[in-house]
Amino acid sequence: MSYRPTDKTEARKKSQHALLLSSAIKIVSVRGFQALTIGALAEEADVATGTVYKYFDSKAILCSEVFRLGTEKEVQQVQLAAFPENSMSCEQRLTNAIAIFAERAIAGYRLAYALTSESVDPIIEIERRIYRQSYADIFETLIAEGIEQNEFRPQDARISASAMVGTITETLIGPVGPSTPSSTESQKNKLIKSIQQFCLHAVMK
Amino acid sequence: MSYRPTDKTEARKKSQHALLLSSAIKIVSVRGFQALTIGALAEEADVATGTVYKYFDSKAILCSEVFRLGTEKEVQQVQLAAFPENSMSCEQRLTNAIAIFAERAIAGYRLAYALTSESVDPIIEIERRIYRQSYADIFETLIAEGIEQNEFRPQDARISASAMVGTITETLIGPVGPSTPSSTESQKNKLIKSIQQFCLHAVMK
DNA sequence: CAATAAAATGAACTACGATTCATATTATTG
DNA sequence: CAATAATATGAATCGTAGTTCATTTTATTG
Repeated sequence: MSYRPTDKTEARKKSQHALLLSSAIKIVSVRGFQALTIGALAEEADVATGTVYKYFDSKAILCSEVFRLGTEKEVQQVQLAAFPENSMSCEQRLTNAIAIFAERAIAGYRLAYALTSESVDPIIEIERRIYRQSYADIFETLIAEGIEQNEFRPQDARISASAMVGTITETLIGPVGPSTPSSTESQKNKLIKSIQQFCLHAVMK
Repeated sequence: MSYRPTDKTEARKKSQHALLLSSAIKIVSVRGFQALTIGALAEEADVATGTVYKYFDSKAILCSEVFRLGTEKEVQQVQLAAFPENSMSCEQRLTNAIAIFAERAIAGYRLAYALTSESVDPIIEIERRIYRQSYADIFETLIAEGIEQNEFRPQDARISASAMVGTITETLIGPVGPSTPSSTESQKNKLIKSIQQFCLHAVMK
């Protein structure tokens, strides 16, 4: 006779799934996707390799979920900054959105690098495109609104939005590489200011 | 008694080396770095796998050379556009440099994707950073000159330069992905115009 | 042409990491 | 507690791709 599926069963299943995911995020945050092997994950989560497959049918699926988990909150924060409750100028909102994007990427540097730039297998590459696109979508909507409002110059909002995503990731990740960001608070602020200036000038009249 | 090293020997060595490199470029141009295995290369060049190792000590070295070969001419062309013989305004030169960069990337789309964005192993990732940096260096010098000349607004030339590299690669590669570019001549021109506009506005007063 | 250096061959070896599965452990039901 | 469902285990398997090397082929010298 089979067990009843509810009760602890479900709870434990979810908790194990969550444990594995957070262990995976931990590995990626410290050593990148490169280090995320089933073996390493099993060790980190203190389970056997086979157990991982009870919760994720394949490594590709695991990676997707890691990607989504690492990504969701980030995008949401930028979304909030771009479209806040109280009204603000598009210029101000764009400035804020860039700041949030950049600050969070700097704070969680290694993870941000893994999510935006680290070489990964093609399956994750697709997820990454979606990820970048969701940032681009936010910017695009905001830029379109700014054009509408006559705050920004007429332009292809779609392209300007992609350009900003490229600008932010390249300026943050590019020069520093997978090593530590190692910069003072004031250096960070200066960097973010420069990025904001660049993007703002690019879209403004 | 050992052979004399000059004569045909050297010539053949070089020609085989070149054959292997061009075969490798061909593979990468069509199917990306992902498809560049020693086996595939040997088949493409019509030699045995072991032969490849007579010309390249390791796959990493092979990849580096492929990368350099695929890259050198590109960077050089942008350099020429940015610093031509006859004098031009910085604005004009920047416009031209962006056009060259973009046009060439679109023309050799799959290769450009492989060189700028395809996931590759960490060894090549380092080469890639150098590659992107060499573009950024060109832009940086040009932007600095523009600031000096009072053509461009005061700004951190280093960051604006990285921003442009990010902008160009993300707008060209990003939305299209590893699939075919499949766009008409006029669409391409519009895309390039938009990128130029974005970058110019970003740096100008 | 004989002797031998150089180059080419490709099967075998190696390394690594994903995945499987027979077995063991743990949990639930009556 | 006995029966058995659910879960966990981890050694073994599989697949892929880089690398090696004993052997063969080709080229050069005298």
